[in-house]
Parts: sequence; structure tokens; C-alpha cells
Amino acid sequence: MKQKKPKYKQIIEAAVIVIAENGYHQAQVSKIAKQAGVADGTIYLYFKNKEDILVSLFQEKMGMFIEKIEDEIKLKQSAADQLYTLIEKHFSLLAEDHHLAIVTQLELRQSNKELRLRINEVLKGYLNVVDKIITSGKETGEFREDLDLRLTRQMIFGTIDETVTTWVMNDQKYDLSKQAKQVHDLFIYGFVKSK
Amino acid sequence: MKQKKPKYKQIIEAAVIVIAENGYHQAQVSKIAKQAGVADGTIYLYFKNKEDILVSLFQEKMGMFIEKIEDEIKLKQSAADQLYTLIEKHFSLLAEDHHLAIVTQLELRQSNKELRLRINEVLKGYLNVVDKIITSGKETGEFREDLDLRLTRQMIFGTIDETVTTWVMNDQKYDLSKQAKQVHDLFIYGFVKSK
Amino acid sequence: MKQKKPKYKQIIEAAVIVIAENGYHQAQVSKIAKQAGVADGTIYLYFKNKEDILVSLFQEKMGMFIEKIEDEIKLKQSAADQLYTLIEKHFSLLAEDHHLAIVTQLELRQSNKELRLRINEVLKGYLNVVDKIITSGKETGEFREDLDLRLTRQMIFGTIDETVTTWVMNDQKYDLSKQAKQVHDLFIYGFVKSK
Amino acid sequence: MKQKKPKYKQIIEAAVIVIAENGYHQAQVSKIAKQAGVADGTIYLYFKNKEDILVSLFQEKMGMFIEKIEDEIKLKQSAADQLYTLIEKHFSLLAEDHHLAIVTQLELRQSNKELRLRINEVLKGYLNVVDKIITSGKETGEFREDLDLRLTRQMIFGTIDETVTTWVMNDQKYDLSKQAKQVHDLFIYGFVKSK
DNA sequence: AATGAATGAGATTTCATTCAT
DNA sequence: TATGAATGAAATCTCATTCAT
Repeated sequence: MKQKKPKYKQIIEAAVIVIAENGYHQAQVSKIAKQAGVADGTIYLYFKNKEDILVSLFQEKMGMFIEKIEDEIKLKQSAADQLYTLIEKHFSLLAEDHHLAIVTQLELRQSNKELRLRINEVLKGYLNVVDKIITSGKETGEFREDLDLRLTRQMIFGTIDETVTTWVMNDQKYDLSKQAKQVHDLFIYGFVKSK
Repeated sequence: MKQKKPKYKQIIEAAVIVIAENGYHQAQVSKIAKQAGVADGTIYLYFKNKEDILVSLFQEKMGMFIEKIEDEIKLKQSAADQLYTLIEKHFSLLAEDHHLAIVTQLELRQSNKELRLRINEVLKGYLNVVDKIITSGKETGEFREDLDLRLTRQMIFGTIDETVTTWVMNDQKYDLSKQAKQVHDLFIYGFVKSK
Repeated sequence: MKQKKPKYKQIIEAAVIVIAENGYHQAQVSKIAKQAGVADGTIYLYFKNKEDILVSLFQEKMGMFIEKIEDEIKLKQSAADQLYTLIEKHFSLLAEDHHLAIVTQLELRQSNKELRLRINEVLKGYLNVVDKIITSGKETGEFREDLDLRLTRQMIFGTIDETVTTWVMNDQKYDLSKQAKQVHDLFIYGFVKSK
Repeated sequence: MKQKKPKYKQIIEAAVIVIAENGYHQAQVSKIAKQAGVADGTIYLYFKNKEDILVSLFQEKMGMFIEKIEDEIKLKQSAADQLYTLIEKHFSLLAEDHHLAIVTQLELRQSNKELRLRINEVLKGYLNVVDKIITSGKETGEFREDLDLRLTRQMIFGTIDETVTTWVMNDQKYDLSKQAKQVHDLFIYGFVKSK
């Protein structure tokens, strides 16, 4: 009774596992149902169609993802600290959930354009957090005033995303969280020697 | 020798067009054959299977891509100039070929994991060029000695790739090449105020 | 006793509405339940299965249909008058109930063979009335003695049924009852000029 | 080589057999393919979808049906003779092809409304033949001048159709063709005693 | 009597690949 | 070399019915 709709979450968790272990194209509804311990038809009591499972999965997971990151960021004063927190939290949250990392970095990208557009909508929440840090850093004088918002955002997201993807494709062999500091330094100071 | 296997190239060009215009999942072999002006069966005289078309497409196009970039880079002395050339050339080459930009940034990413692994193999050639620039910069003292090769490479590739993808998803509305300078500055100087 | 099982009638009326408005193949049990204001499971307290709803519907409606026609016919002396009454009453009863007309003429015909056989059983009551008129007409000398009972019955039912169906398919645009006289004349006098 | 597309006809003949023997709702595409001796996918080289098989079947068969009837009718002078020929030919053509009779009278009527609308389009060709006979009869003075075209057409088609359907539902036990004369007499002279 | 969440069987259609010509 | 007709495996989703409450 505590959980109002346990089956909804149950099916989403099952989808993460099935997709991570079998790959996007081998994640049939029947496999997800079996993993969730429900009948195939039950899936359709909670989701409109298969695509809806995937979008919901992304929304649920990414929603919590953003929430956790925002909670941590609030505790930081400087934009530089906030940026570090974003990176570190992004890395550690995915490092903690191997299945989710595989699903978001590799499998869900195989979805068709329409699904990807809907996933991008969800991503906007994340990018807004990034934007806030950049803008704040420019206002406090920590960052250059002439930083282009879009380009800077693309650098931050592109770098973090590529770093995680490489880590996943290398079978998550090394400690991702430990790289946060170096990535942060690259963002803040660039390639040149800092005095 | 120049025209030895015209159909091979013909089919690859057809594949680029068909994928760009119809999307990865709507690019059936029969559609590519029609676009190339050959029979379905003829495709299989030149390619082992459908995946082979896509890998070959990527190899051919990325091969020329890398070649052109390397040619330009050779003319530059400093690592910073080389990096700028890499960015600018990457942007301009894709801006020149809208179809190719769509195919590499959006459509080919929908392929399955196996195909993406083979595409990554091809990408290594590009990443080697990046690595050479980074190493050279560290040796000449232009870049910090403690730059992590992999992380720096991921930042460069991740940022450029995300920038191009965003540009493609925005229907290539703005001038991509013009952003090379700003991206370069972000890499070199980071977010902080340069003196 | 009047209101002994109100839900039974309630469900049948709901079925007529749902089938008329959604079509036979879109008349799911859950839709009928909703229209009747009961739960899906409740249906099965009153009907054995879905087919049973449809047969019961036909029995109820056709029972009243036949009763009304028989009541009117009793008042007529001659077979010709009885035949006219049959036609006119058949037309007017369906013209009065658009939903029922759609259900019996179009939708219920899409049912499977087995259901149609059971519907035919119900129809026999109607055909008996027809037979009585024919036999009576032959006995009184109004009709030819050599009329084949089955063929004559098929002509009467086939013509009336086809006339109603065409009228329903034409969206019940014209006044069906007004055609009773002409149809009756066709039966009695045939195509040739009567003297 | 004589037959340009033998598979097309082959599949239609297979569909008639499968539908007649298994019923409309048990006539899966795979069953039709098996009966036709082709692969499931081959069906879709010749037909857009399953509905297209059924419409094509009806068009092909009804087209030949009408053609044959028209050929015979042309040889007759009087409208009465033409009407007799129509009835007799209608009966004998269906009596000759038991499978077709089952399919047209029982099975195809279970199709959904859209398919039935398309079938009705095809039926118009038949009804036009009927109309021509009626009009001709009125012009020559054989039939009453005040015959309503639509009602008369409905009587002819309704009666013939009902007669055939009853015969099919009675397992085609009796000789249908032999009833043509009596049906014709009913049309021409009606129920009353002719002098 | 009444509920309604859960069940699970079943069929159309696509498309990469083959192979006889 | 080139053709293109034929193949056949494989998966989403619906909905009548049940049964624990």
C-alpha cells in the first residue's frame, strides 16, 4: 500500500535490466514482462506502447538524476564548485548503476528519431542546470564574460557524455568518479599552463 | 584504374543520400539499390551485407575526412594552430556536405552496438590525429604537461561532436565554421579570465 | 417483478448503443460495461459470454418486434392486408429505432457463422409469421395455390431485408414506411401490368 | 509464359478455398500462402495487405460473374427472358462453384464495414445489369410503367440473394438452378392468381 | 452481488539475403 | 556481371474472460 503503483516501477526496472543485458533491439516486450514478473498484456495497462516504456524509463531515471544533482549543487557557492559537483555527481551516479549507464549511453541511442526527440526534451532539464552554472559563473566574475552560452554548454555536456560513453565501452574498467577533478580543471583552465 | 569499380562508389553515394533523406531505419537495401540504379542483388556483389555498406561508407568518407584534415595540419607549426585547423576543418567539411553531416551525426548512431564498434575502429584514425596534436603541444610546452591524453582527447572529440550534432539537429541554420575560433579558445584558455 | 433484473436490460440497451455507435468490431465488452455503468466482471453475472449478449439482444428485440407485428396482423382479415401490415410494421418499427436498425442490418451481420446460426434460430419466429400469411392466402384463394412456401418466404424476407439495409446504408435519409405500399404491390401483382 | 502473373490468380484461388473451408476469421495469411504454395512474404508482392486479397478476390470473381451473365442476357430479346436468364445464371454459376458460394454468401459478409463498402462498389456493376433489365421492361411495356426502379432492384437482388444464402446454409442440399423458373414467376406475376 | 486488475494467446507484415536465369 | 522474384523469421498489441477481494 506504501507504493501506489508498484507495477509501474517494476516494469521500468525490468526494462533497464533487459535492455542492458540484451541490447535495445533484443529487448522484446515479452522479455521485459517476464523480467518484471507480469503478463505481456499487463505492460499495456501501465504504458501506451513500447516506446512509452522507454520514454518513461528515461524520464523517471533522468528526473531523479537531475534532482540529485540539483540538490548537491545548491549546497555550493561558487560556479566552479557547482561545476565540479555536476561532473562528479554525473560520474558517480552512473558509476553506481552499471545497467543504467549502459542503457543511457549505448542502447537508448539506437532508438529512432522520434523517440530521440522525446528523450532530448527530457535532456533539456539537465542542460538547464548546466546553463545556470555558466550564467552564474559569468555574473560572479569567475568565468569570462564573453563565454558563449551554447558553445560552453555543448563543451560541458559533450565532454562529460563522451567520457562516460568511452568508460562504458571500455566495460567500465576504471574508476570514473576519480576523473572528475581533471575534467573540471580542463574546463576551468584549458590546455595552457596556468600560472 | 580510376573507374575500375564505379558501382562500388555509386552504391556508397546512394546510401548516403537514401539514409540522409529517409533515415537509418527507412534505408532499405532495395531503396539504396534503386537510388544507385542497380538491382538489389548487385549490391551483394560489392558488399558482404547491409552492415558492410554502412561500415564501408564510414570508412570511405572518414578516410577522406582525415586525409584532408591531416593535409591542412601539416602546414601548421604550433599545436594550437593545429588544433584550430582540426576544429575549423572538421566544421567546414561537414558544413559543405549536408547529407554526410546528417548521416554521421544522427542516422548512423542508430545502428546496433556491433556496427558502432566497427565505426569506432574507423574513428581511431581521427582520434590519433587528435592525440598527436595533444602530445605535440605538451612537448613544445604550449599545453600543460599534466594533461591526461585520454581525457583531453575525449574533451576535444566530445565537444566538437556535440557542437556539430546540435547544429544538425537545429537544421544547420547557423554558420558552423564561424564557431571554430570560440571553441578553440575554450579549449586553450578554459572558462576563467585570461590575462 | 418489473424491476427484478434491471441490469440485464441495462446491459442489452448499452450493447445496442455501443454497437450502433462504434461498430461490431469496436464494441468491446469493457465499452459495453462502461456504457451500462457496471464493471466488466458484472457482465458475466448476467451473460455467459460476449456472444450471449448479442444473441440475447437479438432475442429480446426480435421477440418484441414479432409480438408487435403479430398483434397488428391479428386485426386484419385478408392475407393481403396482413402482408401489408407486416411490411409496414417492419419498416416503421425499425424507422423508429435508428440504433436498432443499424445493429440488426449492418453490425450483427459481421458476426461469425456460429452466432449467425443462432440468430437465424431467433429469426424463425418471424419467418413463421410470414409462412402463416402465405398459407392463409393460399387457403382463402387470394394467392396462387402453387406458391412455393419457401421461395415465397425468401422473396418476402429478402426483399424487405434488402430494402431496410439499403435505407440504413443511405443513412436513413428517406421515409421508409412510405414504401410499404409499393413493396406490397410488387409482391401481390408482380412486374406485369395488372388489369 | 501464357499466364503473365500466375501467382496472382494462384493466391486468389487459394484464398477462396481457405476461406470456404476455414471461415473468414480462420483464414490467416499464412494459411492462404501455404495453400497457394508460396511463402508468406510472396503474398505481399502481389497484394498490398490482407484486405486487398479479399477485395481483389471479389473483384475478380464478381467481374467474371457479371461478364458471363451479361453475355447470356445479350442473346435475349424480352426483358422477361433477360430476367429469367439473370436468375438462372446467377443460381447456376454459384451452384457450380460451391467454395465461391460459401465465400460470397457467408464468409465475406463478416468483413468489417470498410471492406464491405468496397465490396458494394463492385456489386454496383451487378445492380446496373438489373437496372437495365427493369428499365428495358418498362420501355417495352412488358413491365408496369410505375415500377419504382430502386424498390424493384431491391426486390430482385434481395430475393435472389436470400434464396442463395438459404441454399448455402442448408448445405446446398437441393438443386438451386431448378428454382429459377418459380422465382421468375413470382417476380413477373406476383402472388395473385394469373388468368 | 459487484468489482477491475491481471492474464496470455495469436496474426500481419517487413526486409535482408539468395539463386536460377 | 547483373538481375529481381521469392523467401520466411520474428514481434507488438488487443481484448474476452477470470478470480481474489
